[in-house]
Amino acid sequence: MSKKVTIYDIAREAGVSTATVTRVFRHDPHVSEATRVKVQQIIDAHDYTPSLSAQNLEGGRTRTLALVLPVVSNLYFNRIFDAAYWEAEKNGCSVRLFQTMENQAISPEIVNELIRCRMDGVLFAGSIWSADRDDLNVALERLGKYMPVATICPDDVSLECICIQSDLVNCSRLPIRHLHTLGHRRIAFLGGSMHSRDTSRRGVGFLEQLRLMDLPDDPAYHVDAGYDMESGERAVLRMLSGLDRSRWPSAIVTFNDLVALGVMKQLKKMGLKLPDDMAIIGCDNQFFCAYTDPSLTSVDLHPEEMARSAVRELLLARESSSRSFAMVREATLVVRESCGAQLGFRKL
Amino acid sequence: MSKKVTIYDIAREAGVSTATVTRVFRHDPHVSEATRVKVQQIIDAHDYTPSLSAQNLEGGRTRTLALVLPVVSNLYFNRIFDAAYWEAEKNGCSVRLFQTMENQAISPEIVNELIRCRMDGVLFAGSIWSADRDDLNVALERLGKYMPVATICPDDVSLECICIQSDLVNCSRLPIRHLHTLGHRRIAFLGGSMHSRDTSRRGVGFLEQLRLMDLPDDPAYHVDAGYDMESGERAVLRMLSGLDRSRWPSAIVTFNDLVALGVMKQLKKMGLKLPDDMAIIGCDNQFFCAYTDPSLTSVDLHPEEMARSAVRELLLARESSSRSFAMVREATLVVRESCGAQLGFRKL
DNA sequence: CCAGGTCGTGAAACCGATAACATTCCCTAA
DNA sequence: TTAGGGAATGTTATCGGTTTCACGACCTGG
Repeated sequence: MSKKVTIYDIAREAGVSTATVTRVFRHDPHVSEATRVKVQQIIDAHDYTPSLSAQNLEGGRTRTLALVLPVVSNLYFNRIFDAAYWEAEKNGCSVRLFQTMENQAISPEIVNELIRCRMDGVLFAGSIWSADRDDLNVALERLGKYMPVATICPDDVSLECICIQSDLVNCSRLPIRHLHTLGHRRIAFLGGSMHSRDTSRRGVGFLEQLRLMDLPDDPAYHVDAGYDMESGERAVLRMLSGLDRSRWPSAIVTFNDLVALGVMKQLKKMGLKLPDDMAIIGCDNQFFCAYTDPSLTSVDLHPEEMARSAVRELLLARESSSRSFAMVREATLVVRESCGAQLGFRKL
Repeated sequence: MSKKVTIYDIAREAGVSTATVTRVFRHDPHVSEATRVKVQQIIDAHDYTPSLSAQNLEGGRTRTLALVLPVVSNLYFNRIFDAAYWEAEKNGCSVRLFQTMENQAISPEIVNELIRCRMDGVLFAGSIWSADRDDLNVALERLGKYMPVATICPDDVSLECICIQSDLVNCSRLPIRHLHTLGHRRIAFLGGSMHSRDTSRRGVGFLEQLRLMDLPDDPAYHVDAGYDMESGERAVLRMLSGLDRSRWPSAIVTFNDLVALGVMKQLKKMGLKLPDDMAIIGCDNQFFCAYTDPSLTSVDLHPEEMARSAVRELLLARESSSRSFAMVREATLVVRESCGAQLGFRKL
């Protein structure tokens, strides 16, 4: 690597002070044309660019937001990251990603790291779903002393931060109502892990909806099914093989589209015709939903919009000192073939 | 935000010099136990963490690698990012992502930004596929003056950097050979855009393989099909409707699994049974391949391994001054239902 | 008894920028 | 003629650390 050229080198060679070099860079009008040209030439000749580290140190900010989530390779978080990235970019900021893996609690190590990096703000997505509420609030409060904090989370209980909530009410209500309209009465929920606040809230919301519509809330219709395809396959097999065929549900709602993918594979393996023998509704409206066979009806929580809102609020919070804030982006249902909507009403 | 506490605050309060505080932090043995304890107490009491910006400035390095790619939400790049992230993490480094979108050339702006950030190394994946070779080498050479450069790219022509090559030879050979073994003779390729070096090389490689095996290399069997599902749908429709049914291929190889998804949807819409009426082989071995109907045979280029190798070599290159390096990770074929392997040999 | 070494610690330079403040120069109006 | 003002530029403190080097205290061996 070649010796790095600094602002001092430029200043010396141009016969001016470093202040003037900075002015040229900043397009400060208080520089004579002659000086500007001369300095610019030296800058160009040396391919000089001011060091970001030095600027950060001097400026006391990094123009970088942290995004903490379990894994980016998960499609849902993927979309959050992408949206946050561009929203930050639009505002001259960058996003630094922290992956916590299966560890869904917010560890002291990661808090330390965030502080060390002097981020301009931090957005938590998913990585706090299973954290103990008290631990979580302690961690958020500590972080809050150093930077604005935002979360994309399922909680309706307000945390001490910018809180962008998933619309879990409609996430349960929309598919059930739609299936009900289509004539379904026995509806099952295959979802997540009961260790996660998100999932358990979804499970609770699901049961509430069933009762609200006077539908059977058989506990056998509510199975712990993880988050991925393999889990979906196993869960649906477990559920159905434990039930007399007469008690089988006529429709299944899943925690997400990956689980739905597994469920569909397993059902086909069992010789069922979809959606005639079983209706399916997933969640997240992933890119592949239009390309499954049958195409998959799915709830869209609009993670991109939540991420963009969170980033905007974080950037705003750098200036103002408003600490707390909450909003919900309403979920929507995207109807495709897997729920049997095309088949019209029917009695089961 | 609370006033930031610096090393000076700690030093003053502990009645020592900043040098000693640093020593305590670094677990330098040349500190008396009494001093160590006293300083550590003050550090803990104030929740002090040294500023990364200051450390970076002083140290002259950032312990951060740049990863430049078109979009992370693309599943292929997604996996590259994830693998690079953990490999860097394992070595005490972080990865900063730069997305170039559709702009596959390497712009001077991004080069400037990389230099400004004083990255410890940069890995290009995909974002350079369509760049003009000369422009590319100029940019890489300029960057090379500041940091080690690596690429994950389809080129067999050695670039002036660490060059991790995709195994495009086998990427063409494996599916064709497999299909040939199964009895297929008329094999089509739906792939990418001819503006990309990667795609055009794959197209060329495909034709070469066909000729090598004495199979018809009808130009009608080679269609520009973009990179996503919609493109796949349209491309296969365009290809088949332009051909008399007697000249239809019996198998289709696609640029990637997304295109394959679109192709399968379109073929089903046309009433074909898969894989009986048409065999399909995709590329990338994405997570959903086992869950399509029929499940999708696919080539795996092992992007994760390539990313990990690239990161390792970049980190190594920080120390040594070895500039150029090349390696290939051999591609493999993952056989599932869509190619009809289960159906045994047949004559078409 | 003293040269020489080790240990713990502090002073100060340095990393590469920015920005507040100071200075110089020149022009204009009283 | 000169005070005053503005434009162009320089001086210097500062951001928050790390590191080199020097120094004093204490110990040890000749």
